[in-house]
Amino acid sequence: MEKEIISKNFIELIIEKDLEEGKYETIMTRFPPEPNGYLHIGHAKSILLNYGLAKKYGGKFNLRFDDTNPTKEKTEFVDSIIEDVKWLVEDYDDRLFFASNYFDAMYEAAIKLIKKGSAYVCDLTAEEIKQYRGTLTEVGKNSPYRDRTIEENLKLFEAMKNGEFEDGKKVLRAKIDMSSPNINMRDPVIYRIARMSHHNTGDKWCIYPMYDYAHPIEDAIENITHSICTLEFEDHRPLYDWVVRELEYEVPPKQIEFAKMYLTNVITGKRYIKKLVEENIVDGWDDPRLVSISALRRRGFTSNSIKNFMELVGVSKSQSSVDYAMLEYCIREDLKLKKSRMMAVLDPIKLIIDNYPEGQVEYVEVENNQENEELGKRLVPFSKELYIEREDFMEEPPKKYYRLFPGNEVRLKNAYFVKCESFVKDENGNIIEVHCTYDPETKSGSGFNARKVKGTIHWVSIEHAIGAEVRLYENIVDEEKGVYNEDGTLNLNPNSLVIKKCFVEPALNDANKFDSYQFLRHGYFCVDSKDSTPDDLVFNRIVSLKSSYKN
RNA sequence: UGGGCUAUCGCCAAGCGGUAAGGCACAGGACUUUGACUCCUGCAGUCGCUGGUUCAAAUCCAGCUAGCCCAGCCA
Repeated sequence: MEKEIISKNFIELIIEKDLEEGKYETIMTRFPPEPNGYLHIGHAKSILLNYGLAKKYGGKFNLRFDDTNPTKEKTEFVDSIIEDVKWLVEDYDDRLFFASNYFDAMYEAAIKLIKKGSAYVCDLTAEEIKQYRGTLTEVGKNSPYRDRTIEENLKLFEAMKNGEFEDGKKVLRAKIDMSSPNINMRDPVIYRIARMSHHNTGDKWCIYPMYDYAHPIEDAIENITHSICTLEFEDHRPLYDWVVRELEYEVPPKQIEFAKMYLTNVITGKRYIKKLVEENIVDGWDDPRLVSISALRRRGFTSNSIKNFMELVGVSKSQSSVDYAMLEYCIREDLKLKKSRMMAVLDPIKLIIDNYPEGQVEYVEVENNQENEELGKRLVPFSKELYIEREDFMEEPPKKYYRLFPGNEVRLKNAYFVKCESFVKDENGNIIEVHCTYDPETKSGSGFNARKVKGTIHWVSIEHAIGAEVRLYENIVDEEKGVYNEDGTLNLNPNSLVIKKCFVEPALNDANKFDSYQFLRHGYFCVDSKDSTPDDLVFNRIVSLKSSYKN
């Protein structure tokens, strides 16, 4: 797919200006997740943005776990995050870091702040700190502990580290300005006492640094030049800059904010996804109806399609909600020329070719993808009794219907013209068999052009077909009624997953796991990487084709 | 007058004082061994609103309006 990105985004402009002015030598970016859940499509934007920037400007990209709050963090999540980042960034070169490895440096930095008189130990309770902080419209007031001596602060902070105080009894605060209109600057807490076991450092520490203090230090230690985060941190930038300045880093990292990406009609809220998982409405965090990275991967999205999607979406500072159709476009576009086009009948009825010899089998040669010869050819068995799609036959066709109906002739894809002669109904009036005759002269590739047909349909030989299961995914929420009900609950779509038995070409019996195909007129399908076994093929629909047939 | 940010087509998004790129979606047409794909064509007299500066404003200035974010010892 040719993507012509004619314009640069605002972050690229900033970086180029910084480079021109000689502010930085090598560009360093990072993706700093807290390991407290699974990554979703929104994180993918941040990963790909940061990685893409580093790559574009010859710099480096770090994956750094921002693991400063052990209560929410688990190694299960760090493992899944690493897996997802590696999948998304194919040449990710293992630059893996943990904020928790910098706890010593952060502690030393705190001592430096105390010595400069820029931080103090405060004995106020959490509730009191909140009251002293003031409100959005009223300034705060100074803590009575604000003017402790440096010596006292040093002694107290060390005692905090040594576990001499109970959890929550004391905090270390930055001494900034209690009357700042920016609440983040009203002497923010930078260290807290909390006895919790850390997945990396175990019980070594009983004091843990807060995000606003830790993050700029992490960036500075890793020589991050551009620390890219989302819009809600704009108000924190003055504090970020304060920390960097007070600690006197010679090459200060710079925080840049961009707008989070939202996708229409999908659930990205952890609270909601958790509920769906817990109530077994979906089958885990990687259920293909979700937009977690692992779900998209299992569903059959390629990392390349997600990359292209992010380039298409762009980067800006205005809150936006991207149409899901754009993601679908990207995966269609990515697979179109790369994957074989196979025949699968999802809703079968029998088609019997009355004048075709009983017991005869012909192997017809088929191009795997007519638009890409490199994909080669395969042989598909053809015989007297076939399955065709129920919707490809109509007893009484509407206008402009040019598939099969009594008296009409169509092409069986890659095989012969067949003419419908009759059909059989069961006692309930349902059509169970269609009978036709074929014209041997019309075989595909024979060059026959004495007459033309308007319609071509796909088929599969009953004797040779493989039974498989297909899962057709729709949105998990009801788009028509809106995602959320008035009471805040999700408006679930009862038909978000439809499971069907279908028949596929025998070639698909050899389907490799993770592989995907275009099923003619049904869209793109992926062999389910989780549920499929060689004896039991399960296909997930990635995206359906557009259909402009209207009746 | 708490502070910060945002506002260009249904959805993204360029534009950075010289007369509204592009993509998705949508609509029409051509082509077709699937109605897909491909290819054409159409789709903002106007840039949240109101004033001002200018020969010239989406772009500069002023005032307004709307939306989002902030009062964790979360990130």
